Amino acid sequence: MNLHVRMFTIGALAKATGVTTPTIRYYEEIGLLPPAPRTAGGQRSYDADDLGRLTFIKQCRDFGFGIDQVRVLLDLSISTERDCAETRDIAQVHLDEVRQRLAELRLLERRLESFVTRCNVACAGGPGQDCVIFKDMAAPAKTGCCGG
Amino acid sequence: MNLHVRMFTIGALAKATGVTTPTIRYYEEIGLLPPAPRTAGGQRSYDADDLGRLTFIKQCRDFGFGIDQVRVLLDLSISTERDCAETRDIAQVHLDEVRQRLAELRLLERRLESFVTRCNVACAGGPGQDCVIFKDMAAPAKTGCCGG
DNA sequence: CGTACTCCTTCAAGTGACTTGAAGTTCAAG
DNA sequence: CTTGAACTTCAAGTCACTTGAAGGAGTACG
Repeated sequence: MNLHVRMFTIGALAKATGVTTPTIRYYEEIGLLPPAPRTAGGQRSYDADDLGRLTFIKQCRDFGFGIDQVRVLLDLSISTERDCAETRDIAQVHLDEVRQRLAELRLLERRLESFVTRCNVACAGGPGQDCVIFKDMAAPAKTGCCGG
Repeated sequence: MNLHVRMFTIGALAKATGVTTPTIRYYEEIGLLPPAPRTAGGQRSYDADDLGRLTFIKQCRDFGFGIDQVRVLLDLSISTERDCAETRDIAQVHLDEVRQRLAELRLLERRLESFVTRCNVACAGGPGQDCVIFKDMAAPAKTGCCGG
């Protein structure tokens, strides 16, 4: 066994994971990462375990999980006693949210598309005041403005 | 002409537009709405112009435009001199962003879906540690994990 | 006229998940 | 030994509000 475990600086860890250095410090501050041991000069030093943990965190964040969800997932990922179904449930809830958001964005896309197209056709180059976009904006919300 | 223009309280304006009262005060504070005239008792009072302006702002926000974009759109919506094409360009840029976000979310949806499905098939009910979700999370990001 | 009740007022702080900036220290290379 | 990048802490800024506390205004009823 090698006593010289390979250690890296916060900058190296940042490069390896794609998480910025202030964000790594922030994760330590809020307890997502354990307090890093320090070199003689007071700089943080990290090992392979930290790399694994931060990689996991980064993946979760990229999947859109919130910090508190990441906390739970970290616990679950280590536990031998707790049930995998918990993890699946968290992912399922998140998936439902993503689908909800997708539906909203798809509607939004159609509405914006309709604006741009109609502006080009109906009032291109005219004074701002007369733009068709503003006709729609000034009236109270109608949900069915463009076949959504 | 009626000298008694119909005025409403901040609460009535809130109900009419769907914007909460603290948010209306916030909009005044940041200059999206002009400072409202006050009653003898110091309460804000609003008229039909305010209703129109706030309705416009609400619509823009629902379309996902940021506050600074709403500022520009408000200017354009009043201007007789500036070109409608400016408005269309702002909407087009926003539409591009929405489409970008849609693409990301669609990928995310497929990845989450794959997790949930595989977890159900491969490790349902097992210890958290062994869940297939964590196999994916622990390794550095591979973009092509599920045909995305 | 009193009182109960809702709605209004201001101001400060909290939210999420960081980012940015200032001022100073440590480390590796030349 | 000097240069310069990378590190340190702490505070404040970001976005678009939301929440809470403490107190005043407006209105309906008896």
